[in-house]
Amino acid sequence: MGVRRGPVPKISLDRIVDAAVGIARSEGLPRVTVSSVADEVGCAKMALYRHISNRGDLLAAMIDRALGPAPRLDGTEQENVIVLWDSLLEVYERDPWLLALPAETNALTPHNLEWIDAALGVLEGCGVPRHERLEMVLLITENARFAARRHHSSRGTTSDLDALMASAAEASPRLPAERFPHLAAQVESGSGTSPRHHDWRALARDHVVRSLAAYDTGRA
Amino acid sequence: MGVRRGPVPKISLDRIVDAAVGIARSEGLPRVTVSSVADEVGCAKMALYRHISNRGDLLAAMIDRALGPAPRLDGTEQENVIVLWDSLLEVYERDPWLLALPAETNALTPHNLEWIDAALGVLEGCGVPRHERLEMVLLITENARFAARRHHSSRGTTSDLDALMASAAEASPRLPAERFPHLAAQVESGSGTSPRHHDWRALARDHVVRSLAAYDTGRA
DNA sequence: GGATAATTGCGTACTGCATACGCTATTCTT
DNA sequence: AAGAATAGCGTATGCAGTACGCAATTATCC
Repeated sequence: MGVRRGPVPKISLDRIVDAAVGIARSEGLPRVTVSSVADEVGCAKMALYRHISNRGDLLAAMIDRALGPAPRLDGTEQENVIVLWDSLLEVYERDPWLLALPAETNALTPHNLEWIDAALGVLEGCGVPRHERLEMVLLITENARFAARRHHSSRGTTSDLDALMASAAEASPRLPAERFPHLAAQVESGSGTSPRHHDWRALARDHVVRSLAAYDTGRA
Repeated sequence: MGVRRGPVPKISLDRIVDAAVGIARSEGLPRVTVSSVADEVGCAKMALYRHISNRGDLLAAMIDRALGPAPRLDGTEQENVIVLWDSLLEVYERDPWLLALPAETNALTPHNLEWIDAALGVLEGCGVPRHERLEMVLLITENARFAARRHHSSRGTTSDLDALMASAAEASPRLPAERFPHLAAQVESGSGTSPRHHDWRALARDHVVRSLAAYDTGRA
């Protein structure tokens, strides 16, 4: 019953997802179209629909591929939080096109469930009450995603806000001090800038670490 | 020099944005197309392009409209954080279509700058060092956005993860306990569920409050 | 006051994208 | 050998965004 009738498949879902992720990595998510993926795979575009039901399906499969298996978490509770967060950041830095997704939905794909499960295990040892754990996992996920987005946009030309804060020449005409006093002060003090000298990622990570520490001290 | 040549404009950018936001509110963001907006305004679609340069422009204007002016923040430092966060949540609950946006970019629109400026003022009184303030503002923004997304998706049929956690009948076949031990335990204890009994929004808000409290105690 | 320049609304047309439908060839089942 | 199921794919449809240019309208300039 495991035997399949019909011609032997020339293309597989794996190859399709490979090609799609490859395009996303090299040319960005908008260039991942059914046609371009078919070209990359080397078949007609309608051939893809034997393996995916629609474009959304392909995106979900791509997300799962980009996520990969959850990391091993066999250290201290506090260490595990760090490792988890760092691993998540690595995912987003390896596949920045993930950041272009609306992220409105949690894909519920196998690897994603694996990550969530691992994260739940970590929080179990952090003093987070049961009914808050799942929500905290999503908060941590979102935080890492945010850090990745900030880091990514501050490198490219996409960084509108950082560009504004970076140079007073840019900012002065657009940020009248009487209307935006704090922003203007921020620019003047040069505190909004120096994206090279400071790593925003550590800042975001410390944010969740602080929040979790409150749980731990409350318990101990 | 303020006098304009040519026929008096029958449609204005304001009316276009009004129509677009109206459609987004009643039918969702995907239904906001150049054609549908033109229909709502009552003109041909190409007429819109005299007032917007492209669809992205329209979206940016819509975001600014949905944001509205920043709230008054004239309470205690801790109160102000709460008010700011709640106001932001209100924005997202009034215009949930904002959550469907990729959010990859900070629009740098007038109202957005206003909100950022107000938030910077709040953090100034919270003991957050200068160079971390802007980043913290973005973290808070993202947190409120997350809370709104969770709250919104847990109400609609979109809630895939919540639906999975809600009923053991749904979860058992998809969550083998040997592969996802913590998730399975979560379902069994019924802690993942009860979205009616618990308000995730307060949880997310407390998350940032805890993080900020660490700054304040460090100072005092 | 007539020519001119600027500006608006809009009709036409083109491109790219996702995908429904059905045909053909291939392979297993009976 | 006949039939059923399956893979690849060619054709065609509908929708979305938008470049381009024309005609009408209004202010400006000689």
